[in-house]
Amino acid sequence: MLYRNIMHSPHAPAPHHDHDHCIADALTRADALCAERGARLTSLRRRVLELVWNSHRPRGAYAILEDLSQQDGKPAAPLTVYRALEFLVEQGLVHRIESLNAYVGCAAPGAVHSGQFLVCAACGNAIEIDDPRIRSAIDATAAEHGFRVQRPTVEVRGLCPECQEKVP
Amino acid sequence: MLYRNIMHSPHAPAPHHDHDHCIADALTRADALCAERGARLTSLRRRVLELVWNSHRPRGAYAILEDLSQQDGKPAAPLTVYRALEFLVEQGLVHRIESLNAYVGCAAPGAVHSGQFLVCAACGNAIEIDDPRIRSAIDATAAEHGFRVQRPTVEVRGLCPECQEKVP
DNA sequence: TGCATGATGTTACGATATAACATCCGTTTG
DNA sequence: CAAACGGATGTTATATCGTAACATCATGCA
Repeated sequence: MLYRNIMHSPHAPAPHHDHDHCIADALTRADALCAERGARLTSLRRRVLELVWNSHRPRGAYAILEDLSQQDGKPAAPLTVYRALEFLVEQGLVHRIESLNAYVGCAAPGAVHSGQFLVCAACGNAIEIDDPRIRSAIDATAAEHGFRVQRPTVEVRGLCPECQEKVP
Repeated sequence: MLYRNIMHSPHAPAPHHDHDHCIADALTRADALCAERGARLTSLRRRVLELVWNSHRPRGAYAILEDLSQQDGKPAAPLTVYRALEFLVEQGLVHRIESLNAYVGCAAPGAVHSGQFLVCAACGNAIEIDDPRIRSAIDATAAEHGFRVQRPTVEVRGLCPECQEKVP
């Protein structure tokens, strides 16, 4: 039932899905979006985006930095990566997972969504969701408190279906 | 006597509420809860809790560390504070605000609640809420994804009513 | 061509957090 | 009481995450 939906959702990939295709898709969408917006997806930024998409697990800035350094054969500076990530986050191509100090590729860039994640404590995968019930509940309670919402952050730590089976 | 920020929060509605009373209440509740549980609220842990409650704004571990060092006249080590905070968070006396890497006193320790905050980008106050609609929306969407919830984190960045008036 | 602007490089540093191991101190137990 | 035990705290060092300030490069455009 719903489990199957997960398996076929781009947000929660099957364990052995074609991840090269995932990456290629993400880059293609990013190219299109940036062209449309007149944003400059430079070579460096594109490379960083590709490294973020290296897995569906949020990755730390320094992990990406290492990859970048290894590719180039010489060490890159942290700022190099942080600046690229800042651009990517601004463009909605990448999300920052606050509770992990890490970054993950956005599953649906361009679409309006509010940064909601199911983060598996075991495998580290971050499943991006966009549940209007959560969003509207947040908007409602904020309104009741006279609070003006700018950026809602929802990060649910727990166990994904696969990891529940492994460690019940 | 330490300097204290007197901030407006739903738990202290008046802009110039009696914050000493806030702190005293928090400590009393902490004493009772820990006694009830057989948890050891040692002198150090109690002092750290008091320093967290110094304002209604989330405070960084190193800010607390400085206060502690100043009180003692000699520098304390980071671990001293981190270990105390770890205990306090475990006991539900303090919450960690992930998006700020900071800690704030729990408004209703002992009660079941799920860590939801309205964080003002201007004044820095963190208003703790416990909206069952948010929680049940999270539970529902998690269930639909076959995800087992361990710890939901909801941190809504925005502007509190007072700061909206100041900077509209 | 040369300027304006944004992107990237370089160096240094600040902020946040933990590892590994030693010591203290209250409680239990012989 | 003393010895053993275990949790709390102290000490030192280091890992991890993030930014400031300023220089240089690249790209598009007048």
